[in-house]
Amino acid sequence: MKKVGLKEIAEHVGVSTALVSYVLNGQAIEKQVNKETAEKILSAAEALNYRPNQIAKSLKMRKTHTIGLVVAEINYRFSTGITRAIEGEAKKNNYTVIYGSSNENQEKFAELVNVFINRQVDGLILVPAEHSEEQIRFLQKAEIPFVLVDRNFPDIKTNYITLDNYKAAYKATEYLIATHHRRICMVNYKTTLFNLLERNRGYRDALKDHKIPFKQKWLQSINVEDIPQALDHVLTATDPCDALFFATDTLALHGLKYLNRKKLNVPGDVSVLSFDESDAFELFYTPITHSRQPLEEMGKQAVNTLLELIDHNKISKQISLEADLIIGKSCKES
Amino acid sequence: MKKVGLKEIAEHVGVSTALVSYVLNGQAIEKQVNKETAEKILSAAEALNYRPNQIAKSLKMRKTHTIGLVVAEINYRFSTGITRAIEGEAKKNNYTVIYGSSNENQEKFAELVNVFINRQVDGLILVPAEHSEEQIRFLQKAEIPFVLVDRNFPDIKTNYITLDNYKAAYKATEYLIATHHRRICMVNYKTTLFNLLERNRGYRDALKDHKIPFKQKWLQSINVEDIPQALDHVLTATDPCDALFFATDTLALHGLKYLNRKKLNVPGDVSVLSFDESDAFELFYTPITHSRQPLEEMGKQAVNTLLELIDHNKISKQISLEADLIIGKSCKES
DNA sequence: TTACATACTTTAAACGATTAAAGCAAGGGG
DNA sequence: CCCCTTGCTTTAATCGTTTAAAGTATGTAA
Repeated sequence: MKKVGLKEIAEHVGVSTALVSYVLNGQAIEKQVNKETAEKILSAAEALNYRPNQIAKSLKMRKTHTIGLVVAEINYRFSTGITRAIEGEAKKNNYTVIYGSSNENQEKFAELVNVFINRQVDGLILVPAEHSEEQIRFLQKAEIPFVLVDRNFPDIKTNYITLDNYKAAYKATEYLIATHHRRICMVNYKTTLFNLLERNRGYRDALKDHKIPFKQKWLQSINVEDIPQALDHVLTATDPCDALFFATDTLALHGLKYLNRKKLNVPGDVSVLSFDESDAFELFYTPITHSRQPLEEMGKQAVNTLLELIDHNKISKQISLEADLIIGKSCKES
Repeated sequence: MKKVGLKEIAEHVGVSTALVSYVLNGQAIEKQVNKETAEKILSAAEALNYRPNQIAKSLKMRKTHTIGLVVAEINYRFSTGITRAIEGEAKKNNYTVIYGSSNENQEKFAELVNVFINRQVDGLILVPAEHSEEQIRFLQKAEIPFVLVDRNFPDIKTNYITLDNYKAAYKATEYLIATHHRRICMVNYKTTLFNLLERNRGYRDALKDHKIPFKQKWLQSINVEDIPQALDHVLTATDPCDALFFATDTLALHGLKYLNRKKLNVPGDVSVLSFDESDAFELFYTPITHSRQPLEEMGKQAVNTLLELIDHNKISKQISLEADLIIGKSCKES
């Protein structure tokens, strides 16, 4: 089956490609194309099973109707959730999403961004990897439309959609305090990422505002493989923690696995609160109380902000969304 | 920052775009370009931060270096696994993957395939939705390179990579029999999909070969929301089943949730065996014995088969891979 | 009869790359 | 002095679209 393009249709009907293009783009009336001719063209296109070559169209129009999305790590629940939301919203607006995962690696992040730019995406939605400030600055200088999601760099002024991490963590901590926990441990990554550090700040401020003196060892800033030592440290002390606040679902997952292994009961032996929900929580014996990010909303806002940026240029949006605290049964309510 | 193309470099150096193109494509020697000129071109490209316009290149070369991937449902573990594998292998070969999910809907499947074709993907990797035979036949007639993964239609001769579902189910059932289970229930979707039906066939043949008379009610062909009734039916009978063989991880997940709700212990009250592993199994109190598909291998084979098809045309490959039975602790070994 | 509007349709130049083919200058052989 | 190489560079067509601008034919008014 040979390719059929405008030319083939034009020959078949006996007109020029221009006319075919007009008709097929719905400009038949505007361009005053003879009705019969228009009909002939339409039915020829149908009969020959014409498929416009989007590549040629993109080249001419300098518009690919494609968004590049870079997430931090495809395995995160956050990533699949936000991807889904973004794809849905993009599709509504007739955009395709091509995406890749940086695996939290700054170089891979830069590489993906470059690949997308070469493919002439109309804009980018990015969950930036740690230390990718330089790449972001480059995008600004190059005037490439982009919006950050989930993470932003406080000292670079960009468009972004994030969670109000401070508030979410504050509220979560407050909930633990209200349910009579007094020795609350926060388990977070050892990181420089602003959004994660904001969670620590929310946690600490909540303690402070409720007059609970903070102990340094309650704030565990670790890598995921160090969960066992960290939990041992805070759970077997003379004054063991009565609640574990995990700053991400991945940390919580590993934490819960460790608790299972140690046969520690949740919430009997220790209360657990998580940020976000992992699929894996579904079969844990107790529903995990967690702070839920509005992924749908984030994705929607991200796409819409980006499209505004692409179409009308030069807008500035910094959006903070609020998390919902979903009450499960993983915190003792005594 | 205005766009820099071949033209800008050419002007900057004072040569024609042809020369620039040659040098930038590593044909400097072949085309006997003056060494100094070549160097000037290269450094100009660097200095101006030249990025080739892949769209223009694709149009000219009639090659996009893009693969279209359609999965059945983004939420399946199988889908994320195979996507990951395919992306990895594609990247190794300098291909980009654009993908979409049909959500098991035949029309959405066809639509996605069309979008990809319009975008001039070089080939397709497809997990076909139920009843999409027509679309597959169309692709064959149009001579568009594609390979099916996971699912194939026995009466259409295509290239495909699947699991040997019959054998996997046979072996799994045999394991249950070997561990002294005699009333084994198979829970599968109500479907016409060949690969899923093969699992039933494997199950039944294993029973037959071990002289266990099959009872109709042991084979539950249902929709996922009917799990509760189905399990009630087979577990509360006068002669309740001693093992549940779930044909997919999704079914198993819902089954386990139901067992949790009913406070039925695994494997104390009933043994459980699953096809594939859901992330959610991680926090179940007992590791689930399951048949594991070699996703990495499938993805790799799919990409390589497709690339052969794209490059050398006209090959025919039907590949069946074997599953591994991963022994957990969800089957009583008495 | 001329002029001009109306109703269509075609021409041809883009978009940014690739690449066969042609062009040009210098040097060597006869 | 003419012709042919060799070494290097440019010209121009092409990929499949879009779209201003120009073209043509017919009808109508002055």
